[in-house]
Amino acid sequence: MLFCEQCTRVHYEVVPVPVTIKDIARAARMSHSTVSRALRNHPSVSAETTARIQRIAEEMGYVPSAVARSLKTSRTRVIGVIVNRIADPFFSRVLDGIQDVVQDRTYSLFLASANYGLNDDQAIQAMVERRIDGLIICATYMTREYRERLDRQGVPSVLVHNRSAEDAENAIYHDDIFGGQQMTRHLIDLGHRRIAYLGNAHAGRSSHERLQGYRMAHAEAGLSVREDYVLEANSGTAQSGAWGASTLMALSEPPTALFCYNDLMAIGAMSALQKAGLQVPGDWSIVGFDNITLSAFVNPPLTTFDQPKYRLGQQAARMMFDLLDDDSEAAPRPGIVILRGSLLARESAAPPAE
Amino acid sequence: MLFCEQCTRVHYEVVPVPVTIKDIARAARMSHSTVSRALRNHPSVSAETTARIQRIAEEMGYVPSAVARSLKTSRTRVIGVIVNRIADPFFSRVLDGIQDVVQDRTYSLFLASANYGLNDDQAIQAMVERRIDGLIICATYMTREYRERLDRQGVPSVLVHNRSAEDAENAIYHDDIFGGQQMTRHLIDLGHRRIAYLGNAHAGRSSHERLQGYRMAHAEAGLSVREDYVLEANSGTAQSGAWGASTLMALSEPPTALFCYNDLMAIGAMSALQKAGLQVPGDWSIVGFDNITLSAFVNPPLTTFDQPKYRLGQQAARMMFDLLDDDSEAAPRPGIVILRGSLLARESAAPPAE
DNA sequence: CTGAAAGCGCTTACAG
DNA sequence: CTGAAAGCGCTTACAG
Repeated sequence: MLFCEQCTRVHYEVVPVPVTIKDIARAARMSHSTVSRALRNHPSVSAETTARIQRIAEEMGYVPSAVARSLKTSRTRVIGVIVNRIADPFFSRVLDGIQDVVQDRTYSLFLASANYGLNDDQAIQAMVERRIDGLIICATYMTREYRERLDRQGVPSVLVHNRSAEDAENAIYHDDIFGGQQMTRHLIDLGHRRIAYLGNAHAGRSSHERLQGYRMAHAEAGLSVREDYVLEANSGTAQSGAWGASTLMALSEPPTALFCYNDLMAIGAMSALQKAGLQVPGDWSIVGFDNITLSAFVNPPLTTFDQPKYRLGQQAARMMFDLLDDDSEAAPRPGIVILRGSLLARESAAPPAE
Repeated sequence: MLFCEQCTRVHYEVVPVPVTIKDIARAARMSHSTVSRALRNHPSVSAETTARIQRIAEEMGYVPSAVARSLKTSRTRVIGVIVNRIADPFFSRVLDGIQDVVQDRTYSLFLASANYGLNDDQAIQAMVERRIDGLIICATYMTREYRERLDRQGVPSVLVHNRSAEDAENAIYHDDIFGGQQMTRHLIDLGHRRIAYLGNAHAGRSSHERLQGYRMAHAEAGLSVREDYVLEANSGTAQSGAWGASTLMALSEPPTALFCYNDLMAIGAMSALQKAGLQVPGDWSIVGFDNITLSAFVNPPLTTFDQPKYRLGQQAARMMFDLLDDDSEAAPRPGIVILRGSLLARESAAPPAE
C-alpha cells in the first residue's frame, strides 16, 4: 500500500512485479554486478558462476529491462518509422522489408503515422522522446525542416521515396525515370503512337520522373509528345484514374494507350473505359505502375511496373544500420540508393486495333 | 574521449548530447527537482518559476527522456502490436485503427511481426523486455500459451480476430456467423438454389463461422446444403480461389453461385471462371468477404461483406485502455467485443440464368 | 574472478 | 514554494 503525490490516492499493488538482477543476486548470493556480467556472458565471470546464475535467472523467469539498459547505455536498439498511413498498399510492403531487417538485427520498431502531414509534429516528438536510435521516414510530405530538427537531436534519419527532390542525403528512391521509360517503350514497341500519361500532382518527384521517362522513350523512338495527352490528376486514387480516362475519351482524337502513374489509377481508368463500352486492351491499352497485389487479378490482368517495395524497405533499414555502425570519427557518410524494378507484361496492353 | 570495457576501444564523442533537467537546473539556478515539477506544471511550483523554467527548457531545446521517466514510473506508455505480416490487407487496416486511438491518447506503438508463427517467441520477448504497458495481438495463430506467459509478466493483452476459438477473454471478433448468413441469404434472395462455400482451412474459427452462417441461411430458407458444394482450400489466396472454382466447375452439376471466404479468393475464382469462358454474374454469381480496397475495382465489382476493419482496431485499442485505466482492486474484467459489418451489394452477384 | 560504487535522467515522499 | 535525497534497473571503470 502506498500513497501517491500525483493523484492523491492510496494504491494497492496487484500486478506482478518483474524479477530484477538484484533478486537474482540475492538468490545466487552474488553481487548484482556479477549477475549483470554473467547474464551477458562476460568473459571475466567464471564458467560455473555464469552457468549457475543463468539457470537461476531462467528459473525465476527473469526478463531483462530494456528500459534500464537503454538509460545506462544511451542506446535503445529501437528504430522508428513514420508512415503516412499504415494501410497504404505501397508503404505497408516497404514496412515489411524494414521490419525483417530490423528484427534480424534484434532491434525493435516504433511506428507512428504522420497522417499525411497532420501529425508530423506529434510523431517526430514522440520518437525523439523515446530516444530511438534512428528514424526511417516513409511519409512522403515530410520536409527538410524536420530532418534538421532530427539532426540537432543527433538522430540519424533515412528517407524512403520522399516526394521532395531537395533532400539528397541518406535517401532511398526508386528509379522512376527508368520505370517511366520502360512502360512507355513497351507501348511504343507494341505499335502505339498516341500514348497518354496520367500523372499524380500529389506524388511530386516520382510523378515528374515517370513523365520524364515517358518523354525520353518518345524522343528515343523519334516521336513527339502531344501535350494534350499529358494529364495530371490531383490524387492517386481509382477515382482519379476514371477522371483521366473520361477526359481523354472526350478528346477529338483520343489516345490508343494510357500509362497511369499507379495501379490504382490504371484500374480506375480501366473500369471507366469498360463502363463506356470500350475494350481493354482491344480499344485502349492501359498500363499502371507499382505492381500492387491485386493488379494481377483484375480483368484483364494489368501490365505494370514491379517496384521493389520490399527491397526498398530492406535497403532503407540497411542504410540506417550503416549509419549506426559507422564508428569512424567523421560524420556518417551521406548516400542515396536508387533501386530499379522491372516491367511486368500482363494482358492490359496489346497492339492497337488499326 | 573514453575507454570502453565492452569493445576495448577508445571512442570520441561526436553526437550531440541531449539536454537534461540538470542542465536546465544549472541554467535556471534551481534544483532539478523543481525543474522536473515545473516542466510538468505541478501546482506546487510558483507560476513565475514555472514559466521561466519552461522558457529556458524551450530555448535549450529540451526533449524529455521517456526512457528515464519509464524507468522511474514503471509505465512506458507504449502499446505493443504483433501482426503476422504488416502488409496484410486486413490487419494493416486494423493497425490504422489501433494507431489512431493509441496516438490520441499520446501513447506510442511498438510493432513486431510474428511472421505467421515463425517469430512468435522473438516478438513476445522483445515486447516484454521493452516493458510495454499492453499488447494487442493480431497474429492469428498465436495460442493460449503465449497469453499465459504475458499474464505471468503482468502484461495485459487483447486478441484481435484470433484464429483459435479457445481464447475467450479480452478479445475482439467480427461476427462471422452473421456475415456468412447475410451473404448466403443475399444469394438465396436473388434466386440461387445451388450455392457453394469455399472456406479457408488456415483461418480457423472465422472460416467455420462463415460456414455456419451459410448453413443457417439455408436452414432458414428451408434449403438443404449439398456437401459437395462445401469446399475448404488450404490458404486464403487468389490461387486458392481459382482452385476452388475449377473444382466446382468440374462437378457434374456445378453450383450457380459461390460464396468465398474472402475477397482475394473470390477474385481468384472470378478470374478462373472468366478464363474458362464463363460470365460473372451471368453464368455464376460470386461473392467475397472483407471489402478490401480493390474489390470495388475488379470487373465486375465484387459483392462482398464490409468488415469493419478500422473499427476492429479502434475497439481493440479502447479495450486495452480500459484494462490499463482500470484501477479497481479486482482483476481487470474480461470481455469480448463482437462487431458486425454489413453486406455490400455490387455487381458480381445477380439472379441465376435459368 | 568478484564486489562496491557511481551514474544514466528522471520522479516524488519528505523536510524545511 | 523549493531542495536534498533516494531510487527505478541496469552497466561498467576501478579496486581488490
